[in-house]
Amino acid sequence: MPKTDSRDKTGKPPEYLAPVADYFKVLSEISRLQILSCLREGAMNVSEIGEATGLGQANLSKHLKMLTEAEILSRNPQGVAVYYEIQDPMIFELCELVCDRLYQRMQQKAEKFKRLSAFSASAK
Amino acid sequence: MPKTDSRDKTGKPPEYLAPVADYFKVLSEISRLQILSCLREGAMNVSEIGEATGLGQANLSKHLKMLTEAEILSRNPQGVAVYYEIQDPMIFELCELVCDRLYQRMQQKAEKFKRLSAFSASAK
DNA sequence: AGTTTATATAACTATATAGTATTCTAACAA
DNA sequence: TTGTTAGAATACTATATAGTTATATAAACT
Repeated sequence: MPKTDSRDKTGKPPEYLAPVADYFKVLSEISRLQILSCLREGAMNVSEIGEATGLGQANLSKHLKMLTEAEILSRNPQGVAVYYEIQDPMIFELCELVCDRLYQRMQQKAEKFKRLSAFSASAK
Repeated sequence: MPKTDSRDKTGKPPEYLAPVADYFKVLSEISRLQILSCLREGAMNVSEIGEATGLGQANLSKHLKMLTEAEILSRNPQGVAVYYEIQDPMIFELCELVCDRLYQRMQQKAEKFKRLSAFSASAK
């Protein structure tokens, strides 16, 4: 079986899932979500992002590089400063979908707890 | 500044991004995407998933646990076998959004290449 | 030229986790 | 009971990466 094109029982080689996994991986760190969150308001340079997020300079620089290589941010040097901005707003769709779902779940659990907990006033 | 509720300049404490990051992290591994992919057709037990994906038993078991704890899969023991199935189809929405976008980008790059490459027949 | 400032890069450490080998548990069968 | 099979849990290794410190580059100003 060739390693470069192995297939599972669906006939789809799992390597083709790698770009998808990599994309999700970029969104799977708090620091990067923080960066994206503060760029919702518009372009910012590195220093500004650093102030807003509290991330260290070198660390921030690495995260910005990752986000840029994933084509989520665009990089725009202006003199000595470098401005970054959201290039693909789809990430916010993704984040909203996940956020909303997590919120739904919490609410469902709260309601279930209210209905079933022995000492609730509403458990008549 | 309290560590349990630090705030960036937006006034939003970054800890609240953790559940979102964790959710994306679950989707950021090829093996887990493989599992989800083959469960699209319906419930399967662990052995079947193992055969379909080629993942080792212990490894597979860990991934299934993660996916279940993330409430993406549901776990249903039937005798000695344990069946897993998709509990939250939202993941497929997420994957489709990402897949479609990655495809779009590839196509755009291909077109750009065609338009700009020096030796293209269509570069008249 | 030299100096300062903004960002990037390199080297390093510490932690997290994917994969594997092994052991454990529980259901069913003989 | 004993044996067998399916799945989970534990222990371990190897790799990846987040964060940090230190250094490099490059633009703007003296």
